[in-house]
Order: sequence, then C-alpha cells, then structure tokens
Amino acid sequence: MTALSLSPSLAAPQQPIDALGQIGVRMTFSPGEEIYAQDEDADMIYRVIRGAVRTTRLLSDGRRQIGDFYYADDLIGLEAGPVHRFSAEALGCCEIQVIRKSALRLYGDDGLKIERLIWAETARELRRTQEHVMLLGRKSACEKVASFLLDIARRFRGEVAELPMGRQDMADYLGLTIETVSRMVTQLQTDGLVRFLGCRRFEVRNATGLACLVET
Amino acid sequence: MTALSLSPSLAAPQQPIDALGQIGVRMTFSPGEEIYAQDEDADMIYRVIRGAVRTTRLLSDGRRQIGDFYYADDLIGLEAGPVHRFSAEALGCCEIQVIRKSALRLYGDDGLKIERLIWAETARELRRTQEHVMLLGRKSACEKVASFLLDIARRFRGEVAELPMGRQDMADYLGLTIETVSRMVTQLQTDGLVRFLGCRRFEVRNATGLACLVET
DNA sequence: GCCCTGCCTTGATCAGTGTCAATGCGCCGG
DNA sequence: CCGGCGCATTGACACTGATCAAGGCAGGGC
Repeated sequence: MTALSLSPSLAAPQQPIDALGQIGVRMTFSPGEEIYAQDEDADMIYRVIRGAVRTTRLLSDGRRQIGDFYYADDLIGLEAGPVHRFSAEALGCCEIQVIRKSALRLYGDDGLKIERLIWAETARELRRTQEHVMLLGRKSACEKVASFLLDIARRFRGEVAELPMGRQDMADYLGLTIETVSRMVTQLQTDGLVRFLGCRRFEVRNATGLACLVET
Repeated sequence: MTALSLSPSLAAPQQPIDALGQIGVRMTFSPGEEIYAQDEDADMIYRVIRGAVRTTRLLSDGRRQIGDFYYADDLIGLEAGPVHRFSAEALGCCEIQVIRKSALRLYGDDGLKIERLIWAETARELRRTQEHVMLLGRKSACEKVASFLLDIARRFRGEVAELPMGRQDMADYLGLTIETVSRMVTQLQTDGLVRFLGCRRFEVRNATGLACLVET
C-alpha cells in the first residue's frame, strides 16, 4: 500500500467515530481475503465500513484461535505493539477504511481528539477480550455456544439473526471443535431455545432460557 | 501509541512509570485482602510498589477466573469502563500506590503525559490479555502449565523462581482444576524440565524442552 | 516437640469434548 | 435437472481433564 490521502480539515463530529471522517483510503476485500498479516508492522488502523472481519492467530503447529469478530464502525488493528499479534481477514465482501497512524499527528488538536477516540476503542477492545477470557476459561461448550448466539442475536434486536461466519470460525473463537459447535447448536435447538433456518440464520425462541445458560 | 505522540518536547523519564512519581497515596494490603471489588466504580488506578496482585472475576455460580497477575511497577485497574469487571486482591503483603484518575487533570501538561502513560499500559494489558486468550483457547493442560512456569521463571533470570500464588490461583488463571495443575507440575518434573524445591520454589532444568511445549 | 490446619499430591473413576469416519444438505455450474 | 463440491451434521469411540476421595507435608501455635 502506498501513501494515504489526507483531508486536512475535520468538522467536529456528532458520533465520536465520525472524527475519523474520510481520513485515509477505502478498500474492498473479498471473502477470506487478508486485511493484514500476523507479525506485520502495525502502523495502520482499520475501520470497518461494511461487512464483517475476523482476527486470527495461528500457532506454529496450525492450531488457530480467533481473537474477535468486527462489524460496521468497529476499529481493528489497535493492538498498539510494533507488530500485529493477530491477522485480520474479511468474512464476506467488505469495505474497510485504512488509516496510517503516523498521518494522524498532522491533524493538530483534531489529532488529539482522534488519539483519544482510538484510546477509548482500545479500552473497549480490552473489555471485550476480558469477556472472551471468561468465556474460554470457565464456560462449558454449551454455555459458550449459547453466549455466542445471544451476542449475535442482540445485534438483530429480535429479528432473524444471520451468522456472518461458518462453524469453523465459531469453533476457533470458542476454543472448541466444529463438531462440538454443531452438536451444541443442535442441542439448543432441540431444547427449544433457538431455531435455525438453514445453518446461518436463526432466531431466539426462549430468551430467558438462553440467558440462564449465560452466567455472568 | 508512541506513534501518536504530539508533544515530543515533554521531558521523557528514564522509566516511563516514574512519571506517576508520588501522586496519590500509598497503602499496604495483607494477604488475600481486596484492593478493589468487582462492579465497583473504576475511578482509581493502582500501581504495585511491592508484592503481587491478582485480578479475579466470579460467575454467579462461584466459578472463578483470574484475569492476570501483577508485580512491582505494574498498573492495575485500567479497564476504563465505568465499573471494574474484575476485583483485585493482594497475593501476599503488598504496597500499592492509589491514584484518583480525576486528580490527573490537575497536572496540566504532566497530566497529558501521564494520560499517555496510562494508555500505553492499557495497550500492553490488551496484548497480555490476547496472549491469555490464546493460552485458554488452544493449549493443552500441560502446555498451559509449562507456559505459566516459563513466564514466571523469566522474571528470575535463571535464579530459583518463587511462585507468589498457590495452586488454586494457577488453576483459575489457566482454566484448569487444582488437581490437574498439580499433576502437570509433577509430570514436568518427572520429565526433567523443571525441579521444585517445595511447592512454591522451582528452577528450570531444561529450558529448550520447556520452550518446545510452549508453541507460539 | 507435637498437633492442627490448610494446602498439595496422588489415585480411581467419570463426564465432556475431541477424533475419526460416514452421511446429509444446499449451492452452483454445466 | 443433475452432479459435484464444500460445509454441516451425526455417530462411535478415545482421551483429556474433572470429580470424588484419601493421604501427605509443612508451617504455626501451644
């Protein structure tokens, strides 16, 4: 990637995220395409405009862990070390705003505002990751899948929810195998807590029951 | 976040942590004593002066997850939400510097410097938490314990290492039971990778072999 | 010095999840 | 419409780590 275009004047934003405005360039990625690589220099940040993204990390023997899934308006690549510990890949077709961090210092006071915005997002990322630790460390397979589905379902406010990822991605996020994920999905359905319409669309049938599986 | 630094002329301390200097008050805590509680307002930050601290979170049914362990000069309580998701407890006797976040505003340019310091620590915390996710999601019991011991041993640079926590704390950090931790410790010892002198002191006997168990 | 207490270790068994293999289902191209 | 391909599901079985239970060990108080 070459030099990023700069738009010098920034208007005060309504939504904090808007502060990033049109800085940087927009790029589109096809399903599975890599946005950045594990161990790559971390001098860009990325904002999801449209679509969904996963961050993944591979152990040397091929075991895979997914760090998180990201949707419209989420920022990715905040890890703030010199290199990325995870790679980022498009789940489906998606559009991403790419911003060179070093460009931000050219924005003066707006730069400080943006800096604070990025910090706030980093803190949010930390909280999400801490939830993930809880999920991985102390929850059963069934609870993991229930938590995951409930999380996704919340984004659809009672409508039929659509999973942007396949079973393997769910498994690698939850620290399970694809077969176990599949069995738990079947079981939750048998118990009447959710109903699947095809393997990527579902609705919550018993929110209370599902919430019971998701201890806090 | 150093790439975003906007005021390079601020006198850079040798140890960045020194910027916190003597702000706030020092407190001492006895073994097991709570430094702050889960769900408590997060308006303080804490710096470990001496001793070790664990952060823990309880599920409503009593399952416990340890978020991380902290040692001298580490900052705790950076979660940056309105309330703490984890509680913090002293592992042994320890001394803690307690700083009210809102007080930092009064320090002007120094305040900004401190703000940056805190955010750099938050980013470091995020990276550590991401490592923890990898550990919990995709490593076997034996690898978890090996990783943990190697981490501790690094702080002692070849000397005999001392564990500041008991087996239950190790288990709750690693997402295992106390019995499994104990068995893995015994196994690593049988395999000649480590040697224990009492249950809290050990030395690494075969660093290469141990490192082989700790895939990256 | 001795006992008591709390933590750690070890053993036996069990449950939950992983592994391996077969089958099913849906989507897409021909 | 059909066949093939990729992903999901299901089943049988193995194995890791949890559970339950019984000692062992070490440190502190008396």
